[in-house]
This record gives sequence, C-alpha cells and structure tokens, in this order.
Amino acid sequence: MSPKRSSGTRGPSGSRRRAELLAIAADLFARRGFQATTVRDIADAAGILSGSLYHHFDSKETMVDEILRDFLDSQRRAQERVLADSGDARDRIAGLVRQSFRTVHRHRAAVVILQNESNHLATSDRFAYLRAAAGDFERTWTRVLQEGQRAGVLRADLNVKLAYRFIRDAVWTSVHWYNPRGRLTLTAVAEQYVTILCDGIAVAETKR
Amino acid sequence: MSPKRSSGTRGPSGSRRRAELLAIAADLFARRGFQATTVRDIADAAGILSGSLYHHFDSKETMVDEILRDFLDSQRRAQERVLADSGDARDRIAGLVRQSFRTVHRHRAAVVILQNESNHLATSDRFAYLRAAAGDFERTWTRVLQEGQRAGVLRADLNVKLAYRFIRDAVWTSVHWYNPRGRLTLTAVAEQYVTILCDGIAVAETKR
Amino acid sequence: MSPKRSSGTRGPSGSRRRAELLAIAADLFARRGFQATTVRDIADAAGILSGSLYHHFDSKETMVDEILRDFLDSQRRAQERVLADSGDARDRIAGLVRQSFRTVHRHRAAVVILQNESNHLATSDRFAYLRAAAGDFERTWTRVLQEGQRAGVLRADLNVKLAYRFIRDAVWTSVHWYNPRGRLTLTAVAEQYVTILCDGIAVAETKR
Amino acid sequence: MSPKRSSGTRGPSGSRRRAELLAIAADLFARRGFQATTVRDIADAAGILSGSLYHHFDSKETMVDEILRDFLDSQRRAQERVLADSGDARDRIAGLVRQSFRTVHRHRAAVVILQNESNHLATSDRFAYLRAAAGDFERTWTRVLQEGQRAGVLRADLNVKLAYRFIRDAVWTSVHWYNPRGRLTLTAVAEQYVTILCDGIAVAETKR
DNA sequence: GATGAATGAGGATTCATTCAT
DNA sequence: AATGAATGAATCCTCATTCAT
Repeated sequence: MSPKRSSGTRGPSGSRRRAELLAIAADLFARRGFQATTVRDIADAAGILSGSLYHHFDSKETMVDEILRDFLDSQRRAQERVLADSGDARDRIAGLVRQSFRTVHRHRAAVVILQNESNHLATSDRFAYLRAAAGDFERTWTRVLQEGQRAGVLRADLNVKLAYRFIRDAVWTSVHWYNPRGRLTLTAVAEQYVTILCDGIAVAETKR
Repeated sequence: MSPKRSSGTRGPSGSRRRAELLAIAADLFARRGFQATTVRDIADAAGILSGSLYHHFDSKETMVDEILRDFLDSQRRAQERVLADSGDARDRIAGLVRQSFRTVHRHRAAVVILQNESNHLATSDRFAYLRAAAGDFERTWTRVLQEGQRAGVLRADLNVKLAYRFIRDAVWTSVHWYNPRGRLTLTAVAEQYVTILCDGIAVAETKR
Repeated sequence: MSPKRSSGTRGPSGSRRRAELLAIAADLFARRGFQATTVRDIADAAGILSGSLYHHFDSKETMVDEILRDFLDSQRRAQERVLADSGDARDRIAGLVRQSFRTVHRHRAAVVILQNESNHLATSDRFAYLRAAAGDFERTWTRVLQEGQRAGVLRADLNVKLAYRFIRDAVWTSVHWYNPRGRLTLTAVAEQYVTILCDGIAVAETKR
Repeated sequence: MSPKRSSGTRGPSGSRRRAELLAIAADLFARRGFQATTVRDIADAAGILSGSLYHHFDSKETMVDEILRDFLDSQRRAQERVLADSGDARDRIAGLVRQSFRTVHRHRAAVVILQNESNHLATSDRFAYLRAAAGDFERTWTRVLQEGQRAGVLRADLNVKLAYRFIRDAVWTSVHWYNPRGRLTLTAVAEQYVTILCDGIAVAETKR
C-alpha cells in the first residue's frame, strides 16, 4: 500500500516527504509538548488531513521515536569523532563541550523534546533506549573526566559524576534560550561556557 | 459550595486538605507531566472521586497555578533574605547558589513542573507571571554578578547574562537527578557546584 | 428535622424564608431557564450554601412545582371572580383580558417559566397538572366566546378555539417584553389589546 | 479533518449530511429544549456516535447557531419579497401575516427554539445577532403599520409598537400548537388571524 | 498519496443530592 | 438552620486511529 517503513527502497522523494513531516512534528512537539500536540496540529501544519499522516507513520509515537533516534545517533557519532582526536584532557573536554553545543543546536527540537518528555516517554518499553543512551553519554564523559583527573589536569576534589551533570545540564539547557538570530554566535557562547567551566567565574588569587 | 479560595486564616483543617491535595497533584504533575496527569489520577491518589476535587479547585489549571505561585513566592523571599546579608560578591553568589539548592529541592515537584511545562503554560495569559518571575530572577542575579565584576572579584571577560543562565540551568536541573536518599547530601552537591562555578574544574596553573 | 412540608404549623418566619427562596428561584428560572439554573445559583443568590437549600426543599423540581402551582391557583381564582360578575359577552371578555394582564404580570416569573419550560416539564407525570390546567383555561374561554357568539355579539365566522389561542398567546407573551417601569401602564396596554382584539386594527368602512 | 464550515458549493452529499444532522438537532432542541438535549441524544437519533458529530460541527452551540441563522435569513428574505409587491396597507399587513405563518411553520423547530431559548442564548455575544434581528423585524413592521395609519387605513388610536407585538406574539406562538396534520389548513388559520386582527372579534355596530 | 466519515475510549467539568457535624 | 466535604452520574468535547473511496 505505501511507505511507512520504506527503509530499503525509499526513493529520494518519498523519503523527503517523511523528513519534512518529521521536521514539522518535531517543531510542534518541542513548542507545545508531545501530548499537547495533536495529530491534527501536525497535519494542519503540513497542509494535509490528519488521517493522511497515517500513510507515512504508524502512529504519533513512531514520529517522536524517529525524531529522537535521529538525534541520539548524530550525537553519538559526533562524540566519537571528537574523542578520536587525541589531545590533553582539557582539550578533549573543551572539544566535547563545543561539539555538544553544535549538535544540540542543530537538533534543537529533538533536544527540547528529550528534556521535556523523556521522563514519561522513558517509562514505556519502546523508549527504554533513551535511558540506555543517557547512560552511554554519562559513561563517556565520566571516563574523560577521570582521565583528566589522573593526568593531574583536573582538580582532585572533583566529583566526576556531579561535574558531568553540571556540564550536561548547563550545555543542554541552553537550547531553551539560545537564539541563533541573536547577538551572540553559538561559538561565542560555547567558549564562555568552556572558560567558566574550566576556570570558574572567579578571578584567581592563585586558585585556592 | 465552599472553599475554592482558601483566603485568609482559614481553620487548619480546611486549608490542610487543600494543601494535601496540591502536594499530591504536584507530585503527579512532576512525574507524568501536567497534561498527561488526569484529574482522575489525582483524585485516585487522594482517595476521592474526580468530581470531588472540584469542591476544592476550579480546575486542573488552578492547581498548577497555585503550586507554581507558591514556589515562586518562596524563592523570591528566600533570595531577598540572602541578599539582605552583606558580604563580598563571592560570598553573595555562593549564598545564592546554596539557597537556590535548598529552595529548589524543597519544592522539587514545582521546579520540575516549571521546567517541563512553563514553555507552553506561559503562552496562556493566566501564566504570564511565569515570564515576569523569570525576568525578576535574571535581573537579581545579573546585578549581583555585575557588582562582583566591578569589585574585581569576578573575571572581567565574563558575560554576566550567560553566566547567569549557566548557573541557573546547572542548579535548577539538578532537581531531575538529585536523590535525597542517596549518598550525597544536598549541601555537598551545593558546595561542589559553588567550587566548580567559582574556580572551574581545571587545576590552576595560576589561572590564565 | 425541619420544615420541608411544614404545611400545618409553619410559623410566619419559617414560611417567609421558604417564600423568599421561591421568589429568588422563580426569578432565576425565568431569566436563565430551569435547567440552566443550578441549585448553587439559587443558593448563591440567597446567600447560603447549595446543600442548605435541601433543608427547605426536597429537590429543584419541588421548587418549580410550588412556583407553578401558586400561579395556576391565583389565575384560576381570579378568573372565577371575573366570571362571577355578569355583563354582556363583550364585557366579560374585556374583563378576562384585563384580569389576565394583571395576574400574568403579578406572576411574571411563573408565567415565563410556564411558557419556556412547560413543554418538557409536562412530559413528566409530576407535572401532568400543567396540561390539565391548560385545558381548564381553554374550556373557560371557549365557553365565554361561544356565549358571545350565540348572543350575536361576536362574529359568527369566528373559530372560537383559534380565537382563544390568539388571545392567550398575545396576552401571555406580553410578559416577555412588558416593562413595568416603562412609559406605558399595564392598564393602557390591556386597553389597547382589548380594542385591537374586539374591533381590529383596521378602520371600519362599516365592517364587512 | 474536514467539513465544519460547509462553505461554498460543496458537493450535495457533504452538505446533505450536515443538513440532515441539523434537522435532527433542531427537532430535538425544539422538543426537549437546547440544554436538555444532549449531544448523545442527537447522535443517537442520527445513528452515529456522539463524538462523530464533532466531525461536522464544532460544538452544540454551533448547531443552534446555524439553525437560527438559517431561519432568520429565510424570514428576512420572505418579508422582503412580500414588501416588494405594492398594495394598500391592509393588503401589505395581511400579506406579512400570511407570509409569517408560512415561514414560521416551515421552520417550526427553529421558531420554537427561538422562543424558548433566545432569552438566555442572547445573553452570550455569539448570539447578539438575535437581538439585532428582532429589532429589524420590529422596524419593518412598525414602518408598515405607520404607513397604514397615515393612509387612514388603520385606526389613529393604535400604538403601533404594541400592535406589532400583539401580532408577532399571536402569530409566532401558533407554532406551539398548530398541527399540520389536523383539521385546519395553515391558510385557514392565517385567514382567521388576519380577520381577527384587522376587524376584531366583535361584530361591528358600526365600529365605535 | 490523500479524503472524509466515522469510531471508541477517555478527559475535564458540572451538578443535584446526601450527610455528618 | 446551615456548613462543608463528598458522591456518582452525566455532559460536552477531544483525539488517535481506521477504512472505504
């Protein structure tokens, strides 16, 4: 009958429509929330009837699913690329922060959805992979932070798990307020964050 | 019928029931999301019928409204108390962070709701005060940070608005993962955060 | 426990409260409709809690019931008084019209309720007497009209049943628009109606 | 989804379904009252589920709205047609009465609804046009009556506003009792009413 | 690839009524 | 004579989803 899981033979155009619809859905999910966004909202925004969406997707859940998987894959791949380049711990951490900013803002909608909805999405089996992915990211980061500590580049009194959360929360949450058309470039924000993170907001007296 | 606006010095029991119900609702809103929580969920958790909730509250919206106002008032008052105590900028900032941790975790549910739902709640007029409150907090923090900069206690190259967001996001988001029954005390987390924030995660070589 | 059907011993004050409450209810039923008026609306208007109304009345239905019976009794008695006075058919009819105006406007609320709600109230057994009363009035009127016809005072080509309805509808409906605080006295309206009714709106050429 | 505003030259079937549903609803509203008629009653009568009604209409209110507008438009157009034909005042008035009978009985349900519910419907902004339409009809009628008076065809002592109400109430209310399957044709009733109205119920002695 | 009619389950809310106090 | 908490049934409406065309 139709595409739905046209994984194999999806002609470029069929795939394009899907992607368009997903982008529209992602945007609405991010702005109004997953539950609050009705299938009809999405259809309206796409200029079709709500029933017609089911030609492309099995369900509303399938849409978020695809949106979130897309983002998580991107993020994973990007992180691997950063970690492939060697460098000292400080460089690696700075690199991860910069890369997070880029990926996170390239998938704004997905990140907002992840933050707002993952709590109750993740209660369903279908989205168990969300918790898994969160665990993966945490392990990657804490490993890097521990290496930094062992190498004497990071403070010994640092609780790495806590530091990871501190970083992740600060960076990811920026998606809620960063305006790409505003004064600050994303890179500028990333640099400030790297600075604050590494050296603190205080002037060093010679650090205590 | 009767309560609905428990104004004044209502007898402890009338007011108590309201407060109980609000606590139950807040918990559910935080865990499942506002939209995803049905009035029946709340009533079930309270051991009454869903219709009976309307003896106490006009609507589900009224409940979040009250929950959020409660928190914002607490937070405002707590902040004022901290700022009343003098001290150098570093102490004031550390004080604000510690206090934020305390208030934020005393109103865990409210903060989670605020983070997850304020985006779409704030689109309605009824919740316009959410944006206003956010503005107030930002102004308070940036004022304190600027004073610190002028006093030469904070780095001159700091973008205070950005620093504020960095701090707020890191501190407030902790509510999603901090477990009061876990190994770390809240105070320990707060201290780590103050340290990271003020002095960074890196070892000072003598700060650049 | 309480009054409710305090028919026998109702002390003047207990009875007064009942009457007050009925007047309040009648007014609301007339303005908003029986169904649309909630028990709480009535209680609010009376300055008590909705549950407290049940100290006085068994149910909302009991209230309309009493309101309508009151009016129908008044009307019946008034009509009998008019018909007791003799006079020619024209005087009797004019008398009935004048009296109808008086009674109908003295019980404005009841009449409005009767017109707006009797259709579906009368479907219930409890209100079967509404249909009966309507039949009584019709019989009274048509008898008087027929006498007039036999006496040669009313046109022979008159369908008396139709004429009755014409009159009743015109007179009773006035309750919807007549404003006692307006320019026209009720008597003036009644006289115009008697004139139109008896002699028509047209100038006689010598009536056809 | 789709219809909701069956604007334009919609295919006969889409429009037909809407019209069918409206007829069913009008009938129920007239018989049981607007409030007393549940959306389920309508759906049951139409043989669909209550939710399915919302495929065609936004709300129960939208249904009455459409029913009433339909009638008012018909009535307006019919009146204009009558007034386009010249004739003396008596003919014009007789014409208006006859036409009113026809239109009013062609839209029985709408007229009953109008009479029973317009009072409280008209309190909402959405139905402000009901008051406006009432004003228009009154103006049309009083104009015609005044012309008749000036032309010496109608009595000089007639209060035209009152006469209008007398006529309207008598004619419109007939909808409550006239039975199209009864002995009298609608035309016969109309003629009786025209006669009573113009020449009164009394035999002329030579009119006073 | 889309329409349009409908389903069916559920959701927030209302409301007459009860009853212990 | 009244309160205040609660019931339980019903109401309007929403929405993801289906399916014949």
